[in-house]
Amino acid sequence: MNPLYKNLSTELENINIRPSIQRVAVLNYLINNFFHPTVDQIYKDLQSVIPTLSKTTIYNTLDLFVEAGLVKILTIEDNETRYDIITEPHGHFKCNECRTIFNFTLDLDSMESEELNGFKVIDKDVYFKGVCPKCLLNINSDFRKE
Amino acid sequence: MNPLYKNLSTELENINIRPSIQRVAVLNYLINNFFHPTVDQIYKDLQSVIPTLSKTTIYNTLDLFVEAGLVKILTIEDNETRYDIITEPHGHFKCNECRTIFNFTLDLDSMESEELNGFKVIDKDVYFKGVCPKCLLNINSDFRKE
DNA sequence: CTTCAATTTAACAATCATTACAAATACAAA
DNA sequence: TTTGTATTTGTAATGATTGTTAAATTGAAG
Repeated sequence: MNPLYKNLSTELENINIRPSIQRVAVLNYLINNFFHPTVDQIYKDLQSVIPTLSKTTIYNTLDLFVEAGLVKILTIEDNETRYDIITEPHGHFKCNECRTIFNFTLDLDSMESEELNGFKVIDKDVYFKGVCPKCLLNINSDFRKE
Repeated sequence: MNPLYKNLSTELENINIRPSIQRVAVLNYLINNFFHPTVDQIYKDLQSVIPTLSKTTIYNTLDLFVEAGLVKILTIEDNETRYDIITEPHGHFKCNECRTIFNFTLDLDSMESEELNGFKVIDKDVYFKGVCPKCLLNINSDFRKE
């Protein structure tokens, strides 16, 4: 077995998730693809690795990972659920043009409000939207052409 | 015509939206219901006012309002789109128990990151999740019963 | 290596929110 | 009133997600 996969296997075993081929593949995919993929992207890309793969399995696996606190659901856009391997807290920026989601570091701990005294805050999400540098260039050059 | 509705009509006319009965009703609903309703909630509540109302109209109207910058889509949860009348910038807290969404004031302008130099930031959203004071009480009393 | 029970996967059907579309209606200008 | 345009409605289509169930796989025990 690929030594990288071996590590992922033990990582899953440590949190009491049986390391099936599918689960290890999804975990490996998430670790190596920082672009916050949708279920469909994961499904399509992993089909070349596991031809019999079912979409339901992706959903089941991701649910399991979310439950275990390994993965976080991003709801930055209303029509597509995206998944994020949990590392340090960070903010997300989504480009309205190319739809890429970028991470950026942000001190979430310092974000507080007196109005939330008495509330138990479990989770904090910061979503920015706009246009990334690459697409800004394209938009400007399109404009020049007109 | 109700003088309140009259005001809403002119407000819509000012931004070049023809003030149909349905549109004014939706706007009125959003202004008087701060709980960030789903399409379904708006639809069900307004049926008593406009019996022939269609859900498509709610969608069309909200799309129009979003386009006009009157309303903002909240994507705090992945399976339900919620709508927010735009006032001053604020954060949102969603209670995982009762699913209510609370506003809280937050200085979004000061939230910046050097990593986003070169990015054009158009929109900022801050979503907190957890348990609201009321539900915290219920959870504690449930615990005592066991 | 076999057997058995439990877990996991895969395929398909069902659901639900949203969108697309066409016909009916309302509205404004002439 | 008539005509043309915008709006609403009802229904059908779409697409992501969930539910169900049987088959496949796994792991443990003998």
